[in-house]
Amino acid sequence: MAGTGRESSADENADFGDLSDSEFLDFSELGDIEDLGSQSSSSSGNPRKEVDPEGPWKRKREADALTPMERFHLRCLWVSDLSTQCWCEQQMVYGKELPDFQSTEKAAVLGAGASIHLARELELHDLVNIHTSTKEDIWAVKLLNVLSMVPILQSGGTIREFPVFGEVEGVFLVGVIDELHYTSKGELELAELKTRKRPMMPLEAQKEKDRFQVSLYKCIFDAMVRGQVTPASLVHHMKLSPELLLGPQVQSHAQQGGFTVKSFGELLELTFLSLTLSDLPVIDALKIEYSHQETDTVLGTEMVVFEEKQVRDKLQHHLGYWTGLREPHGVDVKEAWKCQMCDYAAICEWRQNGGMRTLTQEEHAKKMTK
DNA sequence: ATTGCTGAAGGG
Repeated sequence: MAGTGRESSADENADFGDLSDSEFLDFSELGDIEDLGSQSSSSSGNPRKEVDPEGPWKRKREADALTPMERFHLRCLWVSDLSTQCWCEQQMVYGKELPDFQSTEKAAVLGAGASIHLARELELHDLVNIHTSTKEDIWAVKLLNVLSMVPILQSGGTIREFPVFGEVEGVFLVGVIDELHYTSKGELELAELKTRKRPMMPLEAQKEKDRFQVSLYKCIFDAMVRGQVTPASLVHHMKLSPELLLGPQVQSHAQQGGFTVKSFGELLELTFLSLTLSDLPVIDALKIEYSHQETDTVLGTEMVVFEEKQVRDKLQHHLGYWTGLREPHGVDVKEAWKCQMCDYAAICEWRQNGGMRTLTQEEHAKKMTK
């Protein structure tokens, strides 16, 4: 089911190249959006955005008028972006602006984590590549993954890479839950695996970011099973066309799963019914497991207490940047240590403009008035 | 379309 590979990234999956597109796997993802892939990867380090046919003035003015959601052409936000934002908002912004900037060391650690996650996913299901040619097809594959996993969950099984999506605090969020299973007490538990380069538990700042991430997953998942994520909401936010016919590979994959659908809207309605009529519980427990990449040793486990008010307040604060209510902020001076391992430290405006100094001045001023 | 455009997470 939950597919990952695009055809164009087959080299990354070379280790698993012998896996069969078996019947197990009910559905999987994705297609060959080759033009997209080559667009983003061909600009190796050299931004084409410096070309400025309109001249700098106009462009600058336009950029100022746009919210970041508009400027980055976003219809939704990713949970992973919000959790990166929790680490350092300014760094997250640089990541969006200069995506090819990151160091190879960092990429290697991320890659190691990604391949461990892929191996675990493959323990539970195979992946199948499905050709997609429209955004409706891409969403259809996601919906088919949901449709294939709901019955497993309903019968007490374990699932990995469950797609979640829905409006929270006015913005459409999209993410993928690592694992859902039931505990011995019969509680539905979300399990998030975090692999680490060094064999030690993370600092508090890292844990806080991870807690925020899994808490967001719970918000979205719960909204989905409660029927609060409606077909109309998805269609509206993602600007999809329900009447559009699904591509042949998507239709045939749906058929293999027992769903006869022709249009995107039919599949969407079916998924909504499955989510809301299967009597799935909301998530009862949130668990994060930290493990050492090289030795696969568990370093420790954190149970997260879900505090809805705090999570929603924090989300609202983060969204303030995205919706243009406020400028991006870098880290506070207390957390300047984060800059030591940041790929953007050398070009960071927050640091250059003394954003941290400004903060301490503000704090100082506060003190004086007391 | 004076526009179009998006795999999420990956770890510190």
